Amino acid sequence: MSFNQLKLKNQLCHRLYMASNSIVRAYREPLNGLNITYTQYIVMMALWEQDKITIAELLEKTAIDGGAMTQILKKMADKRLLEIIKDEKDKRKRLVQLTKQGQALKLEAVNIPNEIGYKFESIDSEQAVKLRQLLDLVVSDLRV
Amino acid sequence: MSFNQLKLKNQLCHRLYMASNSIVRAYREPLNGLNITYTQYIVMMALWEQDKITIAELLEKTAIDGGAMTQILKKMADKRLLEIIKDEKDKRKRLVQLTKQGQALKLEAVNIPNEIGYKFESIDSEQAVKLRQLLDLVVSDLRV
DNA sequence: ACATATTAATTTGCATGCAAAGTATTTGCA
DNA sequence: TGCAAATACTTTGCATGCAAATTAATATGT
Repeated sequence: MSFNQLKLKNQLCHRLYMASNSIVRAYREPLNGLNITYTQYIVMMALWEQDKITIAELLEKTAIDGGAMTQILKKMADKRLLEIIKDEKDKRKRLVQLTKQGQALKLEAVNIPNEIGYKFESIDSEQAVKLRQLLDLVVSDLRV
Repeated sequence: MSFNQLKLKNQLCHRLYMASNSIVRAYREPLNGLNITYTQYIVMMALWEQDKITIAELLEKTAIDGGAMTQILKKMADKRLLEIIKDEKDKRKRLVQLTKQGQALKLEAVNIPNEIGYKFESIDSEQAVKLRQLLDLVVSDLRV
């Protein structure tokens, strides 16, 4: 009930806001080399893990907004990174499938996690695990 | 160097992305009552803490994008939450000052941190402190 | 003093995130 | 069988985040 909780320096949420923006900004330059944005990179990672999945599955894996996803996939298809295929069994669904070019991009991306990782000078791997766990709690607690 | 690092479930950054989006989404409803967005709420918190500061200082405190800030302040001025005043000493600068209405909004906002806090069922205050510390490391490591 | 560099903001163009409304399809049930 | 409800997406309108270009004003060095 205290006004102290309204101070920015006490706010977990503002930290999260800053940290997330910082990360996206940090990825921008490495990803420029691949000609994709951070959000598109998330889509690629999901597809490198499991290809030819429905848009709904992609939304589930990536947690990207559905409305944005439509636009993003369209752009990525324009760039010939992937193709959007109709599911003949259920015509409501669409399958997303990487092109050869999209698959090949994985080789160019393999060092990006390290490029970013090197920047975390003051976070060792144990702390990274801890942070990941705590963030998972945040996400699951806020999940409706 | 491993492809395993490209898996979404191993990615600290994707966690951060999801957590940050979750938080902003969680604030949306409580803030609807105050008729402000999360970003505008950050501006308000900064000004409740210290009023009549320059836009540059506000940018520093909030870590909001400068380009966005111009637009945001314009909207908030339209809503009569604050006023943008010219600094007579240095005509490049502008000062942001809360209106009575903007100051009064603090009373309506005082419970919002708790409303959000209650949602974190599985994070105790010790873990929250730890998370905050780790996020600060992320931000400082990524600071240019 | 004067030209140049720097600082403070604004503007612009592009990429999302989000909620809400709209469009097909498919499911479920009476 | 037939129709309402649920699904899977798409579209739309608004609010940012970010980089780059622009404008206005002040600080600096010679």
